[in-house]
Amino acid sequence: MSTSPKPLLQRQTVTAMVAEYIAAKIIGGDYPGGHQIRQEAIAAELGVSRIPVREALLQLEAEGLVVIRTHRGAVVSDLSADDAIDLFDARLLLEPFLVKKAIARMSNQDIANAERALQDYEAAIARGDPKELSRLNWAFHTALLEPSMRPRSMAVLQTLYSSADRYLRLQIEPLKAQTKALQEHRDIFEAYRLRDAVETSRLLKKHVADAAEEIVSQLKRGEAAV
Amino acid sequence: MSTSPKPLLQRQTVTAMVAEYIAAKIIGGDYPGGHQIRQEAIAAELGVSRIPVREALLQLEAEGLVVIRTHRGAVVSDLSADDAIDLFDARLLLEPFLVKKAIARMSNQDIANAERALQDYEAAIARGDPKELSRLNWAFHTALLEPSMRPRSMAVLQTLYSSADRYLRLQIEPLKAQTKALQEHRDIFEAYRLRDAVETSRLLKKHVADAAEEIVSQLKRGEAAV
DNA sequence: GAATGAAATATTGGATACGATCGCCAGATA
DNA sequence: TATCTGGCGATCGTATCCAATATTTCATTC
Repeated sequence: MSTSPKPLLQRQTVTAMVAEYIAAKIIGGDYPGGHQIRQEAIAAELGVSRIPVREALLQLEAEGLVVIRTHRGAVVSDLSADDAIDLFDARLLLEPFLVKKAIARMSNQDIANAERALQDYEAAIARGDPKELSRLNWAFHTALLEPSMRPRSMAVLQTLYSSADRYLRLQIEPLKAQTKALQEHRDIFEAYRLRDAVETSRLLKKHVADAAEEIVSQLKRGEAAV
Repeated sequence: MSTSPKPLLQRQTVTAMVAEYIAAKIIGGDYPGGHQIRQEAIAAELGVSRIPVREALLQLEAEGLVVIRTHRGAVVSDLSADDAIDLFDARLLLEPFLVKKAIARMSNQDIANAERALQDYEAAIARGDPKELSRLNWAFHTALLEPSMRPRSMAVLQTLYSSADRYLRLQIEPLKAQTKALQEHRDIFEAYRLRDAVETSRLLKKHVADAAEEIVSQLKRGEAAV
């Protein structure tokens, strides 16, 4: 999952491309919470028919980025502090649990994979493309959890992360937060490498909780301002 | 969610009906794990076009009941002991957590709702329709969690439950298990009514864990037999 | 002037038709 | 004989067209 085989000639389905397009718009903030997504408009914009747009929206609904109501179309789901708390609490339960399971069964190869993911993330900070940074950040997290062999839980985490990604953009941008996150990633990996399940889990939990707290307080300020 | 408003004139979309149809087939065991679902076949069977079938399959994929691979169609996801462990572990993390949150903010109305759900479940045992029983069992669980006001976590639990429903049928059928489950439900509700968060959480966890253990051991016997 | 109800418009849901891709197997080739 | 290539059939992915539903507009009534 983290290190996909990367087919040289990558042939995507139109539906997948549309889904990526819309997701990027939402995560990037171009479509704010509450924004109505008109199938026709997207279809015309991208020069495709409405069918792949509809199917893309269905996928995005599963990821929690939009809400679809019958005959009323898709609306970008709102971005509230309560919502963020909801998402992050669930993540805080699952991720530390999974990393313990992962450490219990991981091989040296898995450690190497995580290390590579960490290095990729590190290298990307210098370039500073937020989209890429978010992707590599998550790649590191999944690399840690991958050996747990829990595809269902991982899928759940994936959707939680997709929804939370919009929030993370608030927090991942400031340089100070980036260097803090990097240091935490390094600490987590160090404990991981030593197969210290308890410590890794603890650090990971704190890492996620800190980010969550930062984001929630930022959102609450925003909501109060409105 | 638990006590849906039950619209008098119930107008469903074709996609939703198809999704229900396929889900019932899967949960009921008519489509076993690994079974290929042909869009055309379903469409012909129900007298609809392939479009709603496709969209139904997309939803079922989000619920984890099927896996879709590009140009290769949908396959009913396998039913393994590992998979069940994966699903139930995630549930065991989320559900006790949510019930604590629920108790912290619930009203007397919420307690009444849970009590009604318990009574409905109780009444259904006599009739013994497994599909109805499964539905009401879950309705009771969601009634307990509803006051937590955590829609995202609830949605996750919903998908976990949908996937696990197939397994639960193994365990929910025997009469002995039913009476045990009912007693546990009563105990849970009693602690819930008294707003004893710790005890409710503990009982709920044990309730789910017992069911999980039963199912996993049954699956392992099955796998060993093959 | 506000509320109600009915046509008009916009938007989504679904059906049919066509094009793209995959898996299999016969036949060619080494 | 074993392997590779190319074609065939089956199945999925997408476009175009039609139907059903929701929303808006506007006339009508109290």
